[in-house]
Amino acid sequence: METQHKQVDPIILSVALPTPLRKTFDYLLPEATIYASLAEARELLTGARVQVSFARQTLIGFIVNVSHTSHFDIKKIKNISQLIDQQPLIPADLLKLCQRAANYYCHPLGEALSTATPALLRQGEPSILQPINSWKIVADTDIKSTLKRAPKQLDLYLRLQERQHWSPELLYSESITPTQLRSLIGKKLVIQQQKLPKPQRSNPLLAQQHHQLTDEQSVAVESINHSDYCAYLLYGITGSGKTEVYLQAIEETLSKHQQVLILVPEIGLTPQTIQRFQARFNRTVVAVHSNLNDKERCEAWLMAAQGIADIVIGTRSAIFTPARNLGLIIVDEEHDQSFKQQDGFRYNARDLAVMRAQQLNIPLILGSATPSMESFNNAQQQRYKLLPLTQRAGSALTPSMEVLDVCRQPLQDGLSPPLITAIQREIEQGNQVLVFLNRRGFAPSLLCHDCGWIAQCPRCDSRLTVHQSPQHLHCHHCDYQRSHIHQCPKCNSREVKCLGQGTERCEQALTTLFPKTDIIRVDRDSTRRKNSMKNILDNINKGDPCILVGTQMLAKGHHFADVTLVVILDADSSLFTADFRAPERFGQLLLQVSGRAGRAQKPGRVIIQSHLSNHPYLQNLLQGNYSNFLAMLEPERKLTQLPPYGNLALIRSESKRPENAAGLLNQLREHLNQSCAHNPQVNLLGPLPAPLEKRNDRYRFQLQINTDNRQLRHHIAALSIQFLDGSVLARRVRWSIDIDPQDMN
DNA sequence: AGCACGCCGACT
DNA sequence: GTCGGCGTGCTC
Repeated sequence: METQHKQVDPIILSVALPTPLRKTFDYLLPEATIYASLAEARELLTGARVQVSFARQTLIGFIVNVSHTSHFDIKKIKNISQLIDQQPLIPADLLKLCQRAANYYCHPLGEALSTATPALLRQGEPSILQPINSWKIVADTDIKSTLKRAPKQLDLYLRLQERQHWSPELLYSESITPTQLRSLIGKKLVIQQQKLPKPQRSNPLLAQQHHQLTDEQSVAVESINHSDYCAYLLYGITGSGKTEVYLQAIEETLSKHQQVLILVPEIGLTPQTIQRFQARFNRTVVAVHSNLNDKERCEAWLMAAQGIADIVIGTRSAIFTPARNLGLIIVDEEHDQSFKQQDGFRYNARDLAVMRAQQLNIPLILGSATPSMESFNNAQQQRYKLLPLTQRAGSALTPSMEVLDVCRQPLQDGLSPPLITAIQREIEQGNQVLVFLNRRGFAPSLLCHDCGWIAQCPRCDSRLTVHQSPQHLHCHHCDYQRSHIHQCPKCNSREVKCLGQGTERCEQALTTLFPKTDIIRVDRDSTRRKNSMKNILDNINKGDPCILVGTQMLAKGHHFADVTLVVILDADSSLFTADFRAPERFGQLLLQVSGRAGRAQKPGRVIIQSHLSNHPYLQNLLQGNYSNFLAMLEPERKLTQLPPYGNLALIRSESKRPENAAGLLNQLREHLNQSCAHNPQVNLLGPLPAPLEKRNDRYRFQLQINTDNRQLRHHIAALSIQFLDGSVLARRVRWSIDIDPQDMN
């Protein structure tokens, strides 16, 4: 039936735009007649992109609602300038997740949708998968003579020969760049083809066989219910084989023709990780990592959206990857801080994973050897199902841990004599040693020995870190850099000394002590160049005796089969941080680092250097029972009503003028005092200066909201935003609200 | 946020 | 005389 003779009601689109304004904007759709009904229009338009004029700019936004009415004056509503998609780009379930997330984190929906979408799509690129390249090897029986003048090319050819066809992902996982193939393509030894990505459903055969499961692993695998929502906390000590449990759960999901989404910490997404999943399943694995360019990122997103990718593995932002038929979400190392975005849209991907799994009614696995107190508590409260793995799989032995009391010991660049002896012994036996020191640079401060002057950052309330190669002073908070200072600017003395230890200094000291041994430093500075991390890891995995010196980077996710001794140099510094989560983090880090030792046949040993060898936290951790450690932290959290026993929100402000930053929060505090006066459930703390009051020439303050009730916190957060949005002072102050803050700085 | 408008100070 | 500092208003 034709409907065009009827007077059609105008179609009004609510559009979420990338602006900090916390509302949607209504526009008219001129070609309303092409839709048979409002329901059909809604179906085809919700989640589609539109281009609109907005104030004096042209923006691209997402349609989030379709109706015949508007709260806005209908005469003032503009037409959209262009409808970009003929069908939703953001599928309904993902849109709903973004809406719930925007609401929970009190963030404008338009900006939330922007973080959920690859840059190219945000800019209006058509949502079409471009044909992708693949490479086919041309057989040459006499390749050795064909390429006898080109050993590198021959080498590459022989590597490529192992598989006949190569996809971009496969090349990436083998660290081959398409550019490297150019010469082989020129010689017609490799043919580059273009084809549309196509699902590889045909062959579910596993390339690799299952491992023999331990009893605990079997119990875990069998407990996972694949037909309904449930959050599982897979609590497995390092080496207990969490990955094997993931793999078997994934296999089950794939066999039902459903997709799997795997979130890993920022640092954990290496070619090896990707390869592991590719080797096990003959399926399309798509990785979303920070080295992707805009085009690759867009491609991965679309492949997942169209159901071409069976497995999506990515970091934080991958939680927003669309999927046609998602059947399982896995969050590996769920305690890791990198799942929380620290600026802009401050979401926690782990918590959104729970939300998404709930919404889709699918299982979710949160895995960690050292779960966060939040997740552990959720398991205790039966909100999550606990799947413990307490035994190391295979023959690997649990490392022994000991504290080395360094009080009154003569320290050589932070190393005590017994420690040096211990390192020496391991090296002599042909083993590898890992020295963990969570400070990069040469020394954390520069001090005048004559007058006590200390090199400060001119922009921050912090000290400058001394770096040796190249020699300069560097602020790790604002990136300020300057040349080294050899003469005290206050008293002109030349007795300027480096104070404290960083990884560079430790590396130098060890080089002097063990001149014949390879010392390999692993920190942000030594791995800055592309591929240098991979080179370092390859070098370590050769298994030759060496000493690794490094920061956090070494603690996470890597397997060093030949490391038999792990040394923690500066245990004390992390014990005294203001953040209430510092002890929890310390415990997690300590156990994660120790988990690097003795993973293969060789037994591992962990030595913790400390001036506080009797500290109860340390003593507790020595027993190697993380649950006991968490139990020890519980009472204080309960008493202070901090997470997981309370709900936090943090309102931050910063300005070049301290009185503005503090003033705004003072006004807010007063406002809140009035509107939720004397509510004993609400605890307001502050405004207080932030732990680093001045940073990058801005003065920072914060107001902490703590309640025993989530709804109440949301209510107060909403009140605060309402106040701040209407405040004139707020125009001159940068402010932000952080729901469930992870880092209180 | 972006962008434009409007109003005062020190420069070619 | 103008260039440009930033205060203020607006966005369907």
